[in-house]
Amino acid sequence: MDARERLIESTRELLWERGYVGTSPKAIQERSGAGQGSMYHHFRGKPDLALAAISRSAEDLRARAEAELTGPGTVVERVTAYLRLERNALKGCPVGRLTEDPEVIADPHLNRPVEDVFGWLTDRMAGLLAEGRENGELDARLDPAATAAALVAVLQGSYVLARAAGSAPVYTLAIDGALGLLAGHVRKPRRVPNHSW
Amino acid sequence: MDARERLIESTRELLWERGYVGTSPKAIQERSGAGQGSMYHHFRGKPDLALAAISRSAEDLRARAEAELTGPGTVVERVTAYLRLERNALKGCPVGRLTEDPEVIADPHLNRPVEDVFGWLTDRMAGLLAEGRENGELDARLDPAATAAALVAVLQGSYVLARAAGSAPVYTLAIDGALGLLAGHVRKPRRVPNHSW
DNA sequence: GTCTATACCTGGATAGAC
DNA sequence: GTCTATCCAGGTATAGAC
Repeated sequence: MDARERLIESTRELLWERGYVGTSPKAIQERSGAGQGSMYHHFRGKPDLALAAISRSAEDLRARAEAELTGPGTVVERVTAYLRLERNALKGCPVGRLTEDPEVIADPHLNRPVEDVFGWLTDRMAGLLAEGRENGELDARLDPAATAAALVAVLQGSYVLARAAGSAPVYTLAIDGALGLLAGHVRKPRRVPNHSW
Repeated sequence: MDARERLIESTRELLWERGYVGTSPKAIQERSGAGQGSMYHHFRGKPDLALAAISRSAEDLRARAEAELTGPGTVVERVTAYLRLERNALKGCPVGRLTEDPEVIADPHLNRPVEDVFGWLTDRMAGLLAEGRENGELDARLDPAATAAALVAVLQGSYVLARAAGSAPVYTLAIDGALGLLAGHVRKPRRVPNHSW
């Protein structure tokens, strides 16, 4: 891995652990093993490097979500799979975390990937729920957009509760609660056509 | 308001806006109108002052929640009232925000009020949901503890989505989604005895 | 109780040598 | 591409005068 790459990855870790304000160029240099000169050769400064790191983390989130939400299974199965994805509850969400960073939110460039990926995720989930409603899998009274927002919010809020409690199981408990709420709106456990012939 | 009081209130505001790492003693002094000497007379330093501010914000949160969750109305009405409480979606939660602050989470003294208030809130909500289950208002299959955790998580996560989008309505949308999910588990719109004779 | 002076460290960045 | 030297502002705190 070359210096540029190590700088981005180290910045991603530090942004995850300490946020934008809490991350100094010096800390990035130490973690990446790159020197002062190297860092300012590859990037114009802290915001520039942070943008590269944030963009990559957002893209990661998008790709992982897409992998679970596309593919086989009923709508509820896919949503469940995504909500239950293995996550490090106590570390929090590397992207959601950035919304608490005043300097990120205030800078349109830095905030852009954050805004985009959560917008995409909510829409993607809403589309999936709408699909479930149309095929009769889900209660017709369920509003896809609102429900999708609620489910994504649970994901983000569960990190908050787990971190406050210093307890990873709290994360899982909240996710289970959300799935329990969703379960009440499942109409028929729709069979998916089996294409393995 | 005396200097000590102004220092605490200014610190609360700054912690809300910028978090612990992002808040400097100098900024606190400027906002409160108190000088360097005054601040270090009343408090041993930044952590000491922050503890006073955090404790007060946590107590505030507790009191506002208790006010909505106690009182008249069915369980669902009370939960709904609390979820729909007027909140400044774009500013985020003054307490939940602190869970993203590494220095707060790492310091047991600073984290204590945060941990306690979210623990209390989740338990309080769980007790209420259990009450609703017992009196037949809510579906018996709903797990009170998990559902409570999910509802509190939605509250916290909705801030994240709203801040990411720079849009307060996103907050409301997610809350509506959660209430919609809960609605599917309401059995009978239980009449509450009217004591106004 | 509050003020001013002082101290030392870190944050974020530039300049020029290699 | 990377290194070292250097810079200035700000963060956090102490000391002692008033």
